[in-house]
Amino acid sequence: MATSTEKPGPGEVARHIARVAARLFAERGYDATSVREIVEAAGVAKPTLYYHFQSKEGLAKALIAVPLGDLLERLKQIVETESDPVRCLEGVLEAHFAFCRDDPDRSRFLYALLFGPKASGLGSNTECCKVDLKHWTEAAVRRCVEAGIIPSGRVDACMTMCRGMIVISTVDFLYGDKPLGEDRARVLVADLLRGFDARRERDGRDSPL
Amino acid sequence: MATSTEKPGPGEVARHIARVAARLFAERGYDATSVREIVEAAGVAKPTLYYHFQSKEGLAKALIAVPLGDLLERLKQIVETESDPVRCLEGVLEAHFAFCRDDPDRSRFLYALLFGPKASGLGSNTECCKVDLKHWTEAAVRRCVEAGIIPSGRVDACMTMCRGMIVISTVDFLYGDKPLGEDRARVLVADLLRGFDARRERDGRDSPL
DNA sequence: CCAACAATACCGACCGTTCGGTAGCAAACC
DNA sequence: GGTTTGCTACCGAACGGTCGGTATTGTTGG
Repeated sequence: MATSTEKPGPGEVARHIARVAARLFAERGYDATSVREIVEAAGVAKPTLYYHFQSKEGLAKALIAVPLGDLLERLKQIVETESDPVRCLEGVLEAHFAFCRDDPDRSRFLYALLFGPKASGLGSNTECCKVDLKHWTEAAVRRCVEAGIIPSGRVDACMTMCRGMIVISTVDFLYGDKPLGEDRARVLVADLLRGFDARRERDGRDSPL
Repeated sequence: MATSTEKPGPGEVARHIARVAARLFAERGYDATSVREIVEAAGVAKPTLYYHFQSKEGLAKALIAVPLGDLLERLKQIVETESDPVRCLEGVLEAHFAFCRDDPDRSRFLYALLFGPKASGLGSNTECCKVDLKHWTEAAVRRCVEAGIIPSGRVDACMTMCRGMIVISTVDFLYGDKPLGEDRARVLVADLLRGFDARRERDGRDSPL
């Protein structure tokens, strides 16, 4: 393997192939990236890729299935264990942001799938995950409704805002070189709750937050 | 041409090919859609497509360049002629929504490009448009800042919210069968300015809006 | 006469995948 | 202790197919 001078440990070749594939899928897209390009960039032969992943599609699925499952588990844990509703909503946003910081190339690849065509080979795989991701965001918003922080008639509007904050913050981080600091979630939720009307603020009547 | 019983007028074959291509690009993605599939679905011969569009890439660019140019012109017009700052921001959102209502397939294709890989064949074409789209949104937000409606220190946060509202509303319309009524922009801007903190509202001190 | 189409065939390049194989190593057997 | 066997992890070469695109020849309505 051209890029390592030591004998790799068990599974390291597979992980190396996966990392290179994530980067190329993020840069060019799944369909526009050939197996030839992946194996050349990884410094292995084609049969090696097929030995580990069975197919090109199997490789792509391996890249996203496990991490997405982990994210969903994390979101479920936050919604079900955080007792303060506002912190719960902050935690959901932060879990998304941590997912992106953890592996930006994987996140670029995943975002392209989430916003791309549904009939493509990989499109249907992300559909159920998208529903689940939305579900946990809504669960966090409903925690705030139950606590009387957000009016019950404004769940859909609040959902739109929250999902929008997640998407734009991550896209600006992935493609726009904007930072995604660990206080970002807290600041955004505070902004959301308090609104942007400066005329109200001049009355000196801010939110109790 | 298999799909029309009348002889088409001048340019109609080109428009027909373009519509069919937009639908297939929206459904499957640009790279996963072959020229053979496009001409078969359109009921024309391959040389006909090349007669009108020079290349597959030329066809794809034709699908988005003119409409995007029109959208940018429309946004510029709104920001430069609407005198009320809040209506200006509403107008910017509504222009995006009208663009989506006008041709959902083209919008699905465009959104996949905007959120997809930058190094792909079409990725670089949307980069400068994305910058321009963002510019006009920011211009509308700054109109509100100049009018004292939004605090000057919160432009970035407000931008994130506005872009998020645009993206989620259009994605829900394109893929989620949510409505995108003509009052949607007004309602979202009102929601944004007023915030979501119900505890504040119980004090009976809403925004003057 | 020519723009705007068509059918048919074909091109070089590349696609995802499989074939038939080798190298290194550990365990079992004599 | 040496040989044989079996396994894992890789390989070069090639398969059967599709890709985007072009060439040739033809038709037809304005």
